[in-house]
Amino acid sequence: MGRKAKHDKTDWLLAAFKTLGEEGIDGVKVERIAKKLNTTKGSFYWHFADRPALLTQMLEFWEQEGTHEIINALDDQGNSASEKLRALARLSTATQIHGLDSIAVEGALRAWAGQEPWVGDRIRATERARIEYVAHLLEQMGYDNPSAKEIAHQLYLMLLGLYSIMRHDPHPGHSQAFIAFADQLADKSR
Amino acid sequence: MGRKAKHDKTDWLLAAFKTLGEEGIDGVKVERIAKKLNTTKGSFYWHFADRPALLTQMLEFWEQEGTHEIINALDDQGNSASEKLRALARLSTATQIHGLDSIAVEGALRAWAGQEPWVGDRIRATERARIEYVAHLLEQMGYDNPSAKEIAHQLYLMLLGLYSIMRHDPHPGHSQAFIAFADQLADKSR
DNA sequence: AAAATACAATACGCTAACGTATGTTAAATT
DNA sequence: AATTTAACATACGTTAGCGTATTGTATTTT
Repeated sequence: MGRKAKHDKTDWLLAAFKTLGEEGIDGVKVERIAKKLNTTKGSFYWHFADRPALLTQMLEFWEQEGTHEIINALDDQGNSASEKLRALARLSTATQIHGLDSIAVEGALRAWAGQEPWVGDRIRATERARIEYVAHLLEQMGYDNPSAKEIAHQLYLMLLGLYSIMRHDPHPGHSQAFIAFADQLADKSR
Repeated sequence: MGRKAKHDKTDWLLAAFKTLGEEGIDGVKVERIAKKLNTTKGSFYWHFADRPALLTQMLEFWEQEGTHEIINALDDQGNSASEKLRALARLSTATQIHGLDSIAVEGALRAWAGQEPWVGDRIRATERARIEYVAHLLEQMGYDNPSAKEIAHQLYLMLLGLYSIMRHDPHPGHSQAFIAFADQLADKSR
């Protein structure tokens, strides 16, 4: 009861994410994305109420697909905590979600969070959960609290730094340093 | 041969940096900064050719005042390498340059670098120099290369992560984790 | 086949920001 | 005192992007 759609919501969301990764949140303009999709604003305003609606739904999309997918993937395989940590370090620096470069997206997301408070508020929650998860892993590996919490913080800060720098300096040495740090932690606990 | 100036270049640069830290590079609009300074575009276009000129000069300003000031400050005092490292960690998380919150500025600068390639290119050079400097410190402290280089990378990534997260989550625990890491490195070499 | 529905294109008005051109004023110079 | 000039103000034209309203077209459904 209509015609075959050229695009659906997800198309718009993914195109928006691709642009976000490449150009930051300021590239995410309705008409520019429309051009990338070979269509017009007319389509956009069919699928979304307005630009804020797109931005909000991007965050919702990322919160689900981004974080939980990885954590679930790790928990499903019956690995030891230290094996999970190793895998986590590699996944978080190389994963592609729906064909998107996750490093670029995560980096641009933080940059965005720094500009608009409501974005920062949402991301903060996810961030805390991620740090908690790593702290938990470390405890299972024998690190005692509070040191587990501190190390989890350090590891996560390094990851964020990686997201930040890789956008303008995609040097493999950066990721390697991060992975080496995670591996060292895993080694120490056998 | 003129009248007394309400504002000079530096006023504009500092106001631009303040805005950069608070709102990101997108807040740095000519007319908006003019309002903050209680003046008009007329003044701006007297001191600068155009907006790109302002942005370029911001980077030049930061490259000089930002990095070299800190390194010189550390080198001038005749401290040991490990003392320098401790001081560096504290300075880089608390310094105010000309009354600006350096964490916010550095964070926004990286975000900006991720959006505009020419900015990334410039920042990359400074970034490499900083990492080199830390690696050097670590070598003086007895860490042998390549491990010194890797640790320097890790430390710097953590700092960038700190810049990134502190803009939307100004939790002191973040800085503490970073400082603790630096202090541990210093402890190990006595 | 007609009508309804789903989706897209086009045209319009509005605002923020850029940059230019020109007007205005206070201090320095003569 | 008159003039020049450094510094700012104001008015204007232009563009990009938002959002609305209207119109267009391919499928389904009846």
